[in-house]
Amino acid sequence: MQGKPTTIKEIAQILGISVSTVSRALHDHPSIGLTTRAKVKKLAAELSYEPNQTAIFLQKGKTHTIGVILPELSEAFFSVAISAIEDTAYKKNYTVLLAQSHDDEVKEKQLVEKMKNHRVDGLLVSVGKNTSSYQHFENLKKYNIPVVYFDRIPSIPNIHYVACNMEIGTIEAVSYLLKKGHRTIGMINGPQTMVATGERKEGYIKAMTKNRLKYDPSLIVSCDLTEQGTQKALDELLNNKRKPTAIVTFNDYVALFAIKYAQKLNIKINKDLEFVSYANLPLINYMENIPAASVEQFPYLQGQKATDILMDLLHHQGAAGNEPSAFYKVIIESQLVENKK
Amino acid sequence: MQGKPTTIKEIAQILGISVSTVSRALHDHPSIGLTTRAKVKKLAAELSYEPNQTAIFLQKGKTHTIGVILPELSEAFFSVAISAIEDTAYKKNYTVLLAQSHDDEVKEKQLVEKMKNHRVDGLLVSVGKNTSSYQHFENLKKYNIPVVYFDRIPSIPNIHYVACNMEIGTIEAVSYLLKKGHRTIGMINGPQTMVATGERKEGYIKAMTKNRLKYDPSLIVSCDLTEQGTQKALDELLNNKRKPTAIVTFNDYVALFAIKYAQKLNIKINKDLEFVSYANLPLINYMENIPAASVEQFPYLQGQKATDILMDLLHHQGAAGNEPSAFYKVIIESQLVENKK
DNA sequence: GAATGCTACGCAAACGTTTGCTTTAGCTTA
DNA sequence: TAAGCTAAAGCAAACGTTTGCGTAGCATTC
Repeated sequence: MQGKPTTIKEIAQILGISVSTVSRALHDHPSIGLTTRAKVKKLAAELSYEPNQTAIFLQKGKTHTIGVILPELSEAFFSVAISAIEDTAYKKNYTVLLAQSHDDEVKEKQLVEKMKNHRVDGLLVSVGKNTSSYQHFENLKKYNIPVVYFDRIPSIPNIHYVACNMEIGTIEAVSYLLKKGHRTIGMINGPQTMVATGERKEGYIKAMTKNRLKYDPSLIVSCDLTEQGTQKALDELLNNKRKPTAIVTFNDYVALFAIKYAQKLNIKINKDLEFVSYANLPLINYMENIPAASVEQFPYLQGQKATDILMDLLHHQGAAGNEPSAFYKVIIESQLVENKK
Repeated sequence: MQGKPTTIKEIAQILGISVSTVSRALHDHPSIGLTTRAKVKKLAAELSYEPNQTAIFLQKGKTHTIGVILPELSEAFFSVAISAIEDTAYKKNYTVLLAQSHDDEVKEKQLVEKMKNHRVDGLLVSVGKNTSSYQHFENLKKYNIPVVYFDRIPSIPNIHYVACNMEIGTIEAVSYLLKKGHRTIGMINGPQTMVATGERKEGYIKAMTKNRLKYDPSLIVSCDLTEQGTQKALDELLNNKRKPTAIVTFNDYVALFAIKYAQKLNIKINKDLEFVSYANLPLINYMENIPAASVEQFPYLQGQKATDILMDLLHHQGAAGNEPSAFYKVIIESQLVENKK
């Protein structure tokens, strides 16, 4: 009962039949008689036989495993996403091989190699923020390993991805503030390099023009997302000749830094100065002074969709070797949610 | 260049030598001539040969993969722990197979099966809070799959584990409050069923007696860790005939619920009522009113140590089949850290 | 009564490696 | 010159499955 697991071979030997019969019996193959089938199953159960997946993997050339590479496991957004990925993969009987790049391009490349060696059936990727070349991912096409990008997606053609469009959410956010009577709305935006920064800016401008208001560039300041950077950005906005009565911040972290700092300046949150933010982190639930609303980016949904797409790719790529002519490009519209306290 | 990956066989055929020679050449086996070795390596590089791990797994009976089962990936504590596990495993060239139980004992059992079928070399587990039987884990011993438990460990003998001892941290926490002049210290503890609840209580009592103070049982109330439960618990403490001036809460979440509620009651945090808590979540950094100090439980360290132990077990279990006579029982002492704002 | 069909099963190759043992050739040594 | 040695390489089994094909045995058909 201890030591090595039972094999199909042993069952065959004990029963005096061939391995192929045992294999087929266990899979309910029609060409196996009912009595033999029963005998095999009975013995298999007694010996608590478990198929050796590694052998099956080798035989089938499929591992029923998907690789996931993302920047930072301990970040709230990604930990929720990976949770979704695992849940979804589990339902489809896939297993998740996990790795984090720590936003290091070199490590990211090594991880791709490793995933390839492990013969994962497919890959889910959120690229590191410093990654400049995507060749290491593109190489996987040669091996018929489909890649689905999510959230942090590369700006190259012919890829599958699911991402969140910040523009709509931003329009909603700004409109929300306008509806509440604000006329001077500031924005603490992210670094110019990020795609998401541009989307937020566009949304801001569109919301203003849609409401026939003039767009004042001095009301959008960028920030490096650190606590100091946020304070500097807030100072800049508060000293603007048109002092904003509401501020849209790049994400919840920035919002909380700003709120903390504003309180120190004796500003009444959501009275003197109202905040709207992105992400809608769970920590919001535990806090007193929080943004009035957040633009939700649906990490769980993103992870789920990305996994679904990968599954679909895996099951319908029948004819191998040929690049798909169509690509999944799923955009999840961000959405403003009011934060109830 | 596209389609199927290169195999050792193809290399052998092209070079007109045998597969075994190729295999050995690639591994720098001494009995292969320098010229052949060079030729093989050259061609392997040209064809960008990558060993098929699944074949190696089958052959060696080892997968160089460790399974990780934990309750909830999206919880801060576990996401940090898994991050540590991945980092540590990566350094030792192991890969991480990830799964979450959602605190569901049935799913936990299925996951163990799955891990076994995947032939993981070892398993890292933080058990679900509803798990009552540990047989599914113990069964793995038969298959020589070592299990290392961390953080949420079962109370059974003969297991390897790393956990955090709350008692010392609690003594520190209470002592810290005593030193600050508090004499009536309340505690919002967890459910009676949890081991951690007991440890906290013990620590509390020891700290009091050490300081020659009487232990008043009415100052410790238990709570189900929800927001409502926390409010009820706080009410109870505030209505106690000896009204506490400081409170130790079961974890940061409970602390934040309590703080939020206390503020609503117009209590000045850390003035009228001081808080000390456990966990030291990162979200603390973003907040205004936070516990004065927290008992750190070192999730990263726990994950790291657990992985190290598993690695050690994997490399030194030479003689198979025999249960180890010694068990790793690593206790990380929790430690009070003051929260600087 | 021979051809046909079907049922139930076995044989053996294949998946890509690793590795113990054997073989070959060339060389040294007595 | 024959025996012995060594270096270099090949053979084949093994890891545990799956699966195409072959083949018994038996019943059916005309």
